[in-house]
Amino acid sequence: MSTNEFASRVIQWFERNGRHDLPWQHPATPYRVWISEVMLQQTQVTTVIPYFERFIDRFPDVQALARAPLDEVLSLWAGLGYYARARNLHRCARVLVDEHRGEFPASLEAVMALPGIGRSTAGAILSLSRGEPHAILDGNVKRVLARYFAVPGWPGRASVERRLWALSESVTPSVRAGEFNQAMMDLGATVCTRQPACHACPLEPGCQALAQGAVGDYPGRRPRRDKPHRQTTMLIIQSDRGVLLERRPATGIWAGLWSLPETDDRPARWAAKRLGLTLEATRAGEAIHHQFTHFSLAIAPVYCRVAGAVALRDDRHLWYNPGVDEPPGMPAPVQRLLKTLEPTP
DNA sequence: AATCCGGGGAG
DNA sequence: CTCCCAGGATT
Repeated sequence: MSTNEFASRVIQWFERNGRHDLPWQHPATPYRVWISEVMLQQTQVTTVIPYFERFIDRFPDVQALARAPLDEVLSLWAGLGYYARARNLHRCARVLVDEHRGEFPASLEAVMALPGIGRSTAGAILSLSRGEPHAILDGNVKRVLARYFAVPGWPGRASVERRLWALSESVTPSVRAGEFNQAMMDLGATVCTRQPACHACPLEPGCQALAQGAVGDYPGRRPRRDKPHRQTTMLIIQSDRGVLLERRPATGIWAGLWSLPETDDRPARWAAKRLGLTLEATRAGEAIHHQFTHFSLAIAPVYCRVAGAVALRDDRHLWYNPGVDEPPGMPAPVQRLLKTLEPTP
């Protein structure tokens, strides 16, 4: 099957069977495509859609995003994970406004130079919004290409990824590249899935993995490793003003988000030493478990109470009253822990 | 080149 | 439970 036929088949399939009603397709401006692409990095479409709607509603254009405080961006991002994406998004908006008149640059290289935008995202922005002929290589495209060309090995390995990039460039047409790229992603998301519907695939005739009877072997799996278990204690300290939150460091897990204080010390000692607060009562709660890609975390909550409306002078801490205050950006397990709390009168 | 970064959905 | 997902930055 020639390259031209490869693209023709994929685009023809797309016209009848592709997704044409995703929120970022109407209109598919560079700004909206950019936001959607970043949200879709390691997050699935159905999860992203409500986040995208809220985000665009609050930040309709790059100027609005650039003007906003980072904390507000993070709060709209909370729950999506990979919070460096939100920081980069915010930084990138400011670079675009300050150095590019609020517009995306014309060249692939210049777009790739922006914070949080790599080769695939840059190619997606320029092709999906402007129809420019750049290849992409996301998880869907990797799967389609690895199967069609029977590329062995785990795509996380540099040598395998290089091959896939070369193949993606070789099949990407110089006209209608935006439709082609959207079509490849749709094909990977709806047909060339873990249990693929090969009978419905426009590439069935030339697919090498299918010819081998080994579609399930492609792409190669990530090498296995065992997940370590970690454990921590979080303090749920309640006063008349609400629950005490602590801002996490700017780097590492949950960077910059508002979380619960963690300590291995006794809660009363920690509160006295760190905040000058006197705890009246403490009670251990039932642990919850949170799964990361590389480890699992058991969180043991300790419920504490302090008297009165206690002032905090430290800007790394705040009182948060669930159901009353606007929620700041909090990690998912913290949101889960606080969901059961009643608003403080 | 390998590792890190969150969370949810599917099987 | 395991695996995977519209990746990029960092080391």
